[in-house]
Amino acid sequence: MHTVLIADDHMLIRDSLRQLIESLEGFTVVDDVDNGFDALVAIKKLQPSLILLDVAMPDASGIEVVIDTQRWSPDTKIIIYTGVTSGTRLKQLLDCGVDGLFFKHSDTRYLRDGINAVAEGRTAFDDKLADIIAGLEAADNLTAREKQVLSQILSGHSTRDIASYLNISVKTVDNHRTHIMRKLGTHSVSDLMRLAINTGLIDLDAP
Amino acid sequence: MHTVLIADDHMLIRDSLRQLIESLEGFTVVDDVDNGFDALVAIKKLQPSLILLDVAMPDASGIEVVIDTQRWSPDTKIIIYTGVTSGTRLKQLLDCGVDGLFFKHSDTRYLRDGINAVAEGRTAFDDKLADIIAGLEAADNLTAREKQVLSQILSGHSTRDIASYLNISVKTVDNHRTHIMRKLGTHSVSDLMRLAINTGLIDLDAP
DNA sequence: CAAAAAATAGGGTAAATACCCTATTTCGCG
DNA sequence: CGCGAAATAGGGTATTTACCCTATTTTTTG
Repeated sequence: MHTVLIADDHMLIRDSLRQLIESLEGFTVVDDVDNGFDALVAIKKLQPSLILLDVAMPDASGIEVVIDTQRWSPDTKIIIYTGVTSGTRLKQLLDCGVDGLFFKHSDTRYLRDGINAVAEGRTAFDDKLADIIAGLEAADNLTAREKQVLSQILSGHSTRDIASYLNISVKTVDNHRTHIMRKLGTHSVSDLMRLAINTGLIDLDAP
Repeated sequence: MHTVLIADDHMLIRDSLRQLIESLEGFTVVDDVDNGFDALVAIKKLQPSLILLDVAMPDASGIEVVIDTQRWSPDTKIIIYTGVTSGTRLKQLLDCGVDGLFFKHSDTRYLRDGINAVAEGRTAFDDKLADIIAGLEAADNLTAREKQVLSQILSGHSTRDIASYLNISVKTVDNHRTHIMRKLGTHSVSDLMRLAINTGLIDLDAP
């Protein structure tokens, strides 16, 4: 039996995904959550065989959840299910090595097939993804940790808050900040914000 | 019997809304569409008693659909169901006189109640809407100069740059910053940025 | 395994920020 | 006219950033 965790901030979607998954042979939904933080807690505790993850969620973005999942529950397969089609953001997820990615726009049949494929150890990606990635210039030399810190900065957290959240020293976060700024050619938080908005790194519809 | 048309570009949402509505007493879904153009065609032809409308759709935006609906099918009640929380857009919709507005983040129970309310001729709005509108109005309380300074801050300029640009003292700009922060209830540039994004003070569609 | 890269953490410093306060001038409006 | 709001400007301070540096421990990788 494959155990599945659903993470999406829209209740309607969570309920629908639950129905969809439990209609499949050999799958059971063990939990569903509406934010990134709860997702991480649930993943560490339940170690599900598969998570269905929205990119745009409060508290911890999809990418943070992916990275932490790979760290704390390395056998868990990850499928992204998203309405976002911003290339940069999606490419980051691919670079992190997610096992599947589907768009909410697409027919749910593709998602259904994808869930089965990923559960069997294969990868499965929406057909539209190739086109999106093809039109992208990969200006993404940030390390995973740096991306995580950047995401926190963009969420409005101070260096101290981030250090506390990640359980590392303020000085370490400060170093990450410096490296991020250098790599992205920015010199202030507002520079970072604008770059993030323009490249779609930031989720504009986050509540 | 209330006839309902569903317009949303996500198939999963369309299906879920259809289920939700048909579980209600006295409602039937007459059609569902995934873009604004098809929505208008269907509305003119079917003259449904109620439409459930996403703001962000291909071909014709939510606001266009609302205006044309009121013109060609004036008895049709309109409920917006959206993931977008950008203030200015939402305010436009309110100003157009939609009958209800709910967020995809919220519990579906509110939507269910809202559909019943609107079908009975009342209006129904998500509780969170009040906060967003409040943010907009708070921004409206800024003086002309403060708005000008805010705009510069959001464009990524430092206090010194702004002072130089406006030919005033750094200290004056600093005072304006303090007043802006106080009026908007924010405490950092990133707070300001996020508020600006959420209320639509920043044009998110700028390429 | 050895080299390279990343993550960790600390010592510094100059600048910028987020507030507190008072005080002057300017200008529209009842 | 005069009141009050707005804009101007400065004093002061605690905190935060941005960035320089070295250095150790992991992790990754050839």
